[in-house]
Amino acid sequence: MAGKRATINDVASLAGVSIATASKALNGRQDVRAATRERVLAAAAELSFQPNALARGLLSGQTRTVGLLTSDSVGRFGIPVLLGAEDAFGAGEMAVLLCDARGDAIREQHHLRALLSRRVDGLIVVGESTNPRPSVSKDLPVPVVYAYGPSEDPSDVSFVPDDVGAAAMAVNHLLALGRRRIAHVTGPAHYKAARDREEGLRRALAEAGVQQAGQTLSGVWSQRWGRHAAEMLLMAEPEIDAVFCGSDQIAAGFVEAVRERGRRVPDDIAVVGYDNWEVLSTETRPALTTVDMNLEVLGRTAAQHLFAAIDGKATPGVHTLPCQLVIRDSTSPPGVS
Amino acid sequence: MAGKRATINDVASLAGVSIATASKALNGRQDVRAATRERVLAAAAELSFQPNALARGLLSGQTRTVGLLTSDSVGRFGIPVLLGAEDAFGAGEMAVLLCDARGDAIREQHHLRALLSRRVDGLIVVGESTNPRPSVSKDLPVPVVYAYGPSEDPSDVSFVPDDVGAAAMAVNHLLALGRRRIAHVTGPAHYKAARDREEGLRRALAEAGVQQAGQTLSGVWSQRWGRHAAEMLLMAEPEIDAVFCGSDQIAAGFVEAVRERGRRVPDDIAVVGYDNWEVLSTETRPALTTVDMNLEVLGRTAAQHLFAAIDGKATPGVHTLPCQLVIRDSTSPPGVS
DNA sequence: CTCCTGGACTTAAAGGTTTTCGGAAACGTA
DNA sequence: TACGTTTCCGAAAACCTTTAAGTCCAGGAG
Repeated sequence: MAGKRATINDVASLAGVSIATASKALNGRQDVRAATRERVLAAAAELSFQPNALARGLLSGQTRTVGLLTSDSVGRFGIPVLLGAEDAFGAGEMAVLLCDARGDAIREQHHLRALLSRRVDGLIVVGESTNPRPSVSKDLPVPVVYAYGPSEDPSDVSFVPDDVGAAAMAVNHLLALGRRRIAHVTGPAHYKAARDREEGLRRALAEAGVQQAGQTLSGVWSQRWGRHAAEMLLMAEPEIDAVFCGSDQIAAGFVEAVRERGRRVPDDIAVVGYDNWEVLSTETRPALTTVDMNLEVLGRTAAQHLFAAIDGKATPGVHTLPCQLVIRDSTSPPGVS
Repeated sequence: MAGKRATINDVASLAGVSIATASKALNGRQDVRAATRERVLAAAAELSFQPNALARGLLSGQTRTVGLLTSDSVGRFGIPVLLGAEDAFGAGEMAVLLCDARGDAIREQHHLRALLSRRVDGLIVVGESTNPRPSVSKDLPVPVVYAYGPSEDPSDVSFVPDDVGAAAMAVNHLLALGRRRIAHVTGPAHYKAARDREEGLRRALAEAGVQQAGQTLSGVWSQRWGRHAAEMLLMAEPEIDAVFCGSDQIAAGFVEAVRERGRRVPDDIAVVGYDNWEVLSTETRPALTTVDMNLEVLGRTAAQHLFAAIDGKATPGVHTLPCQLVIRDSTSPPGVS
């Protein structure tokens, strides 16, 4: 820990100029002779001067800092969004103030005040699920962008993955492989994600004129449930040739149970997961075809739109971003692999 | 987005007092009559006044903000540490500026400058592995605490999990169950974590006068390697009755392969994992006994010690924090479960 | 010679808050 | 009345930087 930090005053004294000249020299402005600029720069380097962002922010009204308010950082989904956002900011000169409300509205309000008091230029709110969440933006002096979990208020700016479209894409992939007895195993119905993905399935099947094999099985987002569902399904609908699972956890459990029963994936039953959670999707046997929600892209996009909003060009509404089908061995056509 | 923000000046005018009095009233200082304080507080509430932290910080030299510098947020380990730290700070009035260097020294230097320029009160550096990393603290004007990945410089303050002790604890648990043919499957030897855990195993075995079953098998941190190692081990050392795995990923693969070969866990072979990564450890069959490194506690502890360092009471050295053995069914004694 | 132009630099204000110190009023005592 | 004490409040400085406005001087044009 070194001593007191150098101010522009020290730099100016050392260079033998006024602080105004020092400031201009350091900021690359005109009106300063080359030789003088040299002297100032040398002085700054010698003192390892770093401009005080507080003073600068106080004057300019811009802190080049944004707040990242998350409801549940532990969740699988907040992190990639956060990273994408941090990535977009890091490219410039922005910094990110991170706050985790732990799903508590009081704590969220508290953090909000703290962020506002620190004069952040903008705010990203990232949800723990795609369920719409109460707006936080009423009468806020800074722009807000919602990522993953959209705001209930449609005049806010929200970015969400296109779960419906992605599910349809996944099911179309199964249909293209010639599968016609397609079942669906997913998580709790109070998750909008579960409902949206089922909706996508329904649309794709309807468009192809194919009946869903059995009822949608709603459980929880776990391997255990995936295994259990597989056992039920193999009993109740033994003729199924494909399953679309609402998450990779479910899919991982599903393929495990199928394998154990002596049925083959993908030859007998093709399986598609969701999330592309690599610790699961690439480590099952066979590796899972799955939907990647491109969450880092989503986070980055949200950050970029926050920039735009800070510059006054907001884009209200709920924007859905495309997902991507990652094809692996759990849906290989017969003969391949 | 509302209009201009209220300053203490506006509050003072509205309350009919000077800004000095307003400041005193708002900060709960003496020297202000109860009635006057009421007026000021009412005015502040009406204008929804929030003190400008920049101005305050400029004056006091304290920003009540710390920097969190991580090398690899995506990693399994940085996140809980980060959460623990955020937790410790959130309890007070601290805020966290998050920076991810993506393992790039240049970028780290860049972020460091940005944080210093923003006048953070302190810094937490969290590593992506327990391998010691270059110190960042030379001649920094603020205190630094390292979490998970310690600094190479022993005069810095570092907090790391007690891998050696935890491994010994895990192996002692196996020994207490009567197991005597204990094998070890772990990750790449260039990870200090792998070497430390093996060291713990060795100590526990030596103390009990028991020989390790076969050589330590070093591979990668994946289920695939765990399965592969299990197959090798069941061939080469068919009489083993326990395995200590260097990670839950390896252990998950291991129990899967063992189960598939028709051997029973824990009756024939007891298995202990490492990390308590719940998506794996609680979802295998049987659920894994595993080491929990208490990373959130570690993060919280690091944050608390950073506070102490900010207050001038630093505690140099590498501090190892105890881990915890979470006992589940993969090591149940015969007859139980 | 005077006036103007432009370059190079300095002065001073502004931004919002806290804090120190001094001032004023009210009251009691001599 | 003169003086001291207490209580409450206000003026102003300080934190550090940027920038608008001003100063000074040299040199060129009229």
